[in-house]
Amino acid sequence: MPELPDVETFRRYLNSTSLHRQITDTDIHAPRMLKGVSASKVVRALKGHEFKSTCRRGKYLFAELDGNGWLVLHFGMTGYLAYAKGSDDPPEHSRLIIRFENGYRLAGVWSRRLGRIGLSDSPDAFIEKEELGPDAYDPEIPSVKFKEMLSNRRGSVKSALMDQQFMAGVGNIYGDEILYQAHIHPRTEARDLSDRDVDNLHRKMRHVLKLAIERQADPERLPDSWLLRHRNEGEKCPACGGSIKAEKISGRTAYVCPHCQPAP
DNA sequence: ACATTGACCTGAGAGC
DNA sequence: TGCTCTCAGGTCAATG
Repeated sequence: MPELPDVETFRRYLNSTSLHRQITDTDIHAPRMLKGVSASKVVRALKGHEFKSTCRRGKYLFAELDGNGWLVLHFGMTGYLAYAKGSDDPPEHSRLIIRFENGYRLAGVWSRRLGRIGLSDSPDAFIEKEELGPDAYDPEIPSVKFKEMLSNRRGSVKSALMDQQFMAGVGNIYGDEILYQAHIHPRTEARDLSDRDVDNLHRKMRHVLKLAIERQADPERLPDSWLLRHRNEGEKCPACGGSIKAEKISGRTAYVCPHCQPAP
């Protein structure tokens, strides 16, 4: 599930619950989710320290430890954070539990083990190593840059939007949503987009991400006019009443309104 | 350089 | 009810 708006919501959640509290202990049960570090190294980096700040790039969340680098989290398809009293049973599939001196704990919960827990010297170092593109919600991507990025690309516009090295944060759901709202078919070749399409796509991308963040990425709180409330083959398009179609595009199921998003 | 496929994981839902 | 099959919003590697 977690795409940019979800991860931004987790980041704010971490900020409002877990900053500036001493970490008394940490448990990790996450085989294969640790890449390049051991569980004991992560435990050592956390224990006795506190989170000073957070930041995010795409779908990655970074939490700064006082004088000890950064904790890096990726939520895969099912991950989330849960802060509660230490006496409460942590949710099933809690693979990371960080206990604080106030008796509370922050759990990282992943039902599937698709996700990542790691350490990095700095977000920039991590971003460079992973070659992550600019954050999709970064207002510093001017439309000129956005246009240039797309016009130099082969392949479909949807695979461009979902390519984390091209631009970080957009996944299958929000990719479909942005294209739906921009009235662009996901299979359209990126470099065939007109200037007007690209401007529109850029505007819609910002609009979708902004509102989704405001609504804490909770689908129930997003407008009924959005495609993501209607991701089912044969459902009615909220704009034109036509029938929503499912199509495989770059290996993922894309939902499209063939009337609002004419095929290229 | 791109798309496609399967693998990695587990759970939910459909269909029998 | 219980079984089996398919699919899921993420990424990665291998192949065409």
